[in-house]
Amino acid sequence: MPTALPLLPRESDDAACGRPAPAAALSDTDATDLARALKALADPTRLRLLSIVAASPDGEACVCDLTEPVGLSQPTVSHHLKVLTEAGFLIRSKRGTWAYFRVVPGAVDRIAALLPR
Amino acid sequence: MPTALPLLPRESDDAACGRPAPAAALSDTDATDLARALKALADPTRLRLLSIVAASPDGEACVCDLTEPVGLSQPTVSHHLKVLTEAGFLIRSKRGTWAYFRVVPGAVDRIAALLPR
DNA sequence: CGCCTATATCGATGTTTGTCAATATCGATT
DNA sequence: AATCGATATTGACAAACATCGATATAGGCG
Repeated sequence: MPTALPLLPRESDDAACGRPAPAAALSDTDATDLARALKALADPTRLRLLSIVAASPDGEACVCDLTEPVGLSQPTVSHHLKVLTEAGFLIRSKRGTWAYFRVVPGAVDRIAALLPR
Repeated sequence: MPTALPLLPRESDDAACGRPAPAAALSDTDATDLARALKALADPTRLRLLSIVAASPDGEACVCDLTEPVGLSQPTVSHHLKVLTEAGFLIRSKRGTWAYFRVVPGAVDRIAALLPR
């Protein structure tokens, strides 16, 4: 071990003019929460689903619209949509037999803003 | 398994004045690549490691400095650092017996910029 | 050389995860 | 009520993953 290295969230210099900007280290619970949200995003199918819903003309899409583009079974798509919804990235509204999904505005951005830099 | 998959990126309206901004859906390979990068981030331990390195006074930290803060065994920490390095978020430089890790500038931001909104 | 220290790799293990087929639920329509 | 169509849930299974102990590698130092 080179030096002592206390390793606690530091904020000794508030306006240091160096480039990388010294942010404080994530707390244990913050890291856990962030990881949980990122896990919901860290799947190619879910990213595609999210982007398809985001790119939909009316801002929403139903399961029947999403099954074919991703090329997976209906239960699997339903499962992924549930994961994204429970993580707060989508909202579900059922109209008749169909379930429509919309992107929660700003949800992804809020998570992205928490990433260490 | 990846079937035909039409789903072409749409760009019907380039400057629609609605609010949510209509971005094109992610391609299959883009989604896979993004998911791979996000998987590297989507772990509480790796997020903590990354943030600790980022918050380190000299912008770098060695494994011996990182083992204790995250409370895991040395092989486990070494493994997580390898994952982060192979994903392009950290760079490793060995000096003597020690391996120092630095954050790759802008790497996280580039990934964050690819997220669907 | 021989030892110590720091890090990486290996092998094993328990857990999580993505997927599907089968089935259940629930609304609409006849 | 009987049925159909869209979606959700369940159960099962294989693959991926996080973790550890043991071991290997390799640099520094006596």
